[in-house]
Amino acid sequence: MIDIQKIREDSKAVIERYQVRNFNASDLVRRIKELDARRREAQQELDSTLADANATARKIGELFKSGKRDEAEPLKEQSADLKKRSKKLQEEMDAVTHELQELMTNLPMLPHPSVPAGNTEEDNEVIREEGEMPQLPESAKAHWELAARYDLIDFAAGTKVTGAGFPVYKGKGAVLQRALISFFLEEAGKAGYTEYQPPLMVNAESAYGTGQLPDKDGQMYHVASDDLYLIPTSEVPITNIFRDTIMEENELPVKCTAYSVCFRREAGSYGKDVRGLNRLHQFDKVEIVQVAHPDTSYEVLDEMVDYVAGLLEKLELPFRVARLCGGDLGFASALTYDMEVYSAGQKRWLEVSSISNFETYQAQRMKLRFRPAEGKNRLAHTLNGSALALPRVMAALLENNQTADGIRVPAILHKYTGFDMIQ
RNA sequence: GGAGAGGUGGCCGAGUGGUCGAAGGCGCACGCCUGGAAAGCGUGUAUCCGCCUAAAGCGGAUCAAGGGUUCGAAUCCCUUUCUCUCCGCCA
Repeated sequence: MIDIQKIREDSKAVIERYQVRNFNASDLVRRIKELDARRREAQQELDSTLADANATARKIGELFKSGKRDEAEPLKEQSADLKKRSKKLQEEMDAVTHELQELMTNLPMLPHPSVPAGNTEEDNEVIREEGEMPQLPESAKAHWELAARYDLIDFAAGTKVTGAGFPVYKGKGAVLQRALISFFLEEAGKAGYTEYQPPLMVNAESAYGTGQLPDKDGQMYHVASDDLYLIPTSEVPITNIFRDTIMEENELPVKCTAYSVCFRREAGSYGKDVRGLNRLHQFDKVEIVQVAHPDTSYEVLDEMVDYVAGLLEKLELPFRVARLCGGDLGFASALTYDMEVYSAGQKRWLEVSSISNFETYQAQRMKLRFRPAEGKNRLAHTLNGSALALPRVMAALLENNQTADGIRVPAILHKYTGFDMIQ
């Protein structure tokens, strides 16, 4: 949710900025402005009515105490009237507030000035490209073929046991997966992130706090009997740890990392994009989350991008970093960098990380604030990124390192896997 | 799942119808004291909204949440929810 103050101050600028997202906010903003004005009017009226009622009640109390009960009788009537009126005003105000709130949640985060305009992926701005592209023969295989050949992943078994999109990792495939998790967590620890193991299900308040609800309702698995949601990413439970808190300024930034299984319904996905490990309903991910001071949150964002780039370098994977254009930007994000690795068997770029600064979007919803040295409490900024999502990293590792003798395991992982070749 | 107890400020804890946003203590901050520290003394110490862009000031709301009784509710009633204890079940 954006700060309504921005709309009060300069609604034109707000509407203009939204155009980067191709989001026409003019009607919405106009109605918000109206409602906001009405709300404040209503509150003033309500407050003064309540003030009268309070004063009257106090007077009655005094009269009772001094034994002048009969004098209190007319005041009682007056008080009853005031009560009736304030009740009505309260209802009006609640209605307006509720509507205003609802409209506000329909506004996406304001994009950062550096966000390029545009509609689709095509308009994303590649700002960095690193690593050596693997030179493979024409006969190079996609990871699902390699997985079958070396018995690393049993897609059919997963389909039988659960359904499509729930792969079964096996043997060295399972070990490699575990090795990657250990590697990512250990690196995050070295970089100052505190490791967490969060719940894999969250309640509706948490899903609302990070913005999964109400916007992306259909994307999460919902356990109806207990009204809980399977997490689509550990961002949700981790960030919500800080919901409804006021931190001390010197506690910022808070750096958290967590490994978790992630569940996504991916309703509507189909086709070649979903082959193999490319898109799953259940996958593993190590996430990094930071709660940052608003004055330095973009430095934090850069730091996170550099950190993830470092991981990819260590894994010897060629990658590129793209700044998402307005049309591709998530609802809650002010600025997002996507990290993609080149997967040589499929000859395509695979997104393995998405690193975003949500500024106050989540903080506003979850009332995550801090106490500055001077002045009023301020909303913190929240950021997060994958570091990294496992399946596509796995896909790229398998594809890029295939040789006639088997699949080579990058040196950095040897101490976690205990083997250096998959044969 | 069954039985009982209870949710008050950063924490502990008092408060059973009026002047209670709430005693007292702890913690924390600042000041005094000290060679320095501890102790001691003093002062301050919740959040949100509005008047007002801000400070001061004023008004409103908040004692788990929602509703009710009453002129007036932290206090009485109802519902929901959470926590704790005992029993049952169980990784």
